Amino acid sequence: MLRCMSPRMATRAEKERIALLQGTLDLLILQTLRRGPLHGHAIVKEIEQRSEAVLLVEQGSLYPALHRLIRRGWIGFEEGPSENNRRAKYYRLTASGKKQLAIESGKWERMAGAIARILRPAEEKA
Amino acid sequence: MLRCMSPRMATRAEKERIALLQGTLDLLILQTLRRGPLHGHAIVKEIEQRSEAVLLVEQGSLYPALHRLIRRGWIGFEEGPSENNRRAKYYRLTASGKKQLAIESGKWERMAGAIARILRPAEEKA
DNA sequence: CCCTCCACCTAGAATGTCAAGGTGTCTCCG
DNA sequence: CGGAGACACCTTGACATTCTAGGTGGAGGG
Repeated sequence: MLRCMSPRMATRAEKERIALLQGTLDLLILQTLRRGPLHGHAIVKEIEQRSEAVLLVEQGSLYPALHRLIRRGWIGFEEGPSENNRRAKYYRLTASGKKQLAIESGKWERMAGAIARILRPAEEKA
Repeated sequence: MLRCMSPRMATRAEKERIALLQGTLDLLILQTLRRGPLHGHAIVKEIEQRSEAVLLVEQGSLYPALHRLIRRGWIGFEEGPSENNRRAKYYRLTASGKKQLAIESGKWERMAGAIARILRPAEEKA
């Protein structure tokens, strides 16, 4: 299958795409599902949109992640037609997924805070 | 070699150690070296201290990372005695390492900002 | 002299992401 | 009606990074 994609698709992804930090995808997905069930394609677009096109999730990352989350019991899904009348799986948070989301986002906060402390030594004076 | 370590060593690392986000270690090392040359052991302690014991770098992660950074020309080292009169390698930033640090920390900022936007939908109302 | 801490290192497993490819269906447009 | 393109699902294999679990040798204290 040809590599060439429609020209306007390339616009934002083009300029040096930033790889996702390994370990953050689960958090992003859980958080995105917090507002209600979504299918895979919609999750990607949500994340892209809300991150202002900084976070671009590949399908090859997304689906393994979704299946991982299912295996761990943090999300479930049910089939149903999409807004465009296509077959789709709507993924939704389970109760334990909500707990996990809290844990993960706590971890993220601590982590990001710690890195921020290291990155900003300038203002260390009281 | 026995697994048992001195009891007080376990205190902070014990309670659910958080894995480093993959890809952040280079940034942390570069930033830590920004203030001057340090040897490996000191880098670990710097990071631990300044992160308030949130970020704990394993030696098995540190040394591969240091060698990686050397290969890429971002740091160099010279041998010399440590404060404790032991053989040590003092790693220091190169010019291109400084540039890389700027790049990496820019990437981090964008990334962390994007994730923060996703994590905080609550205050989306103007 | 033995033990511990320091300071260096490596090999192998585990993990997660990405690049690249593949299926089928729906809709629009010529 | 036929093709193009978006939508929505998926998998495989390569890759990079971190962690676990070891290993060396020397300094200093008891």
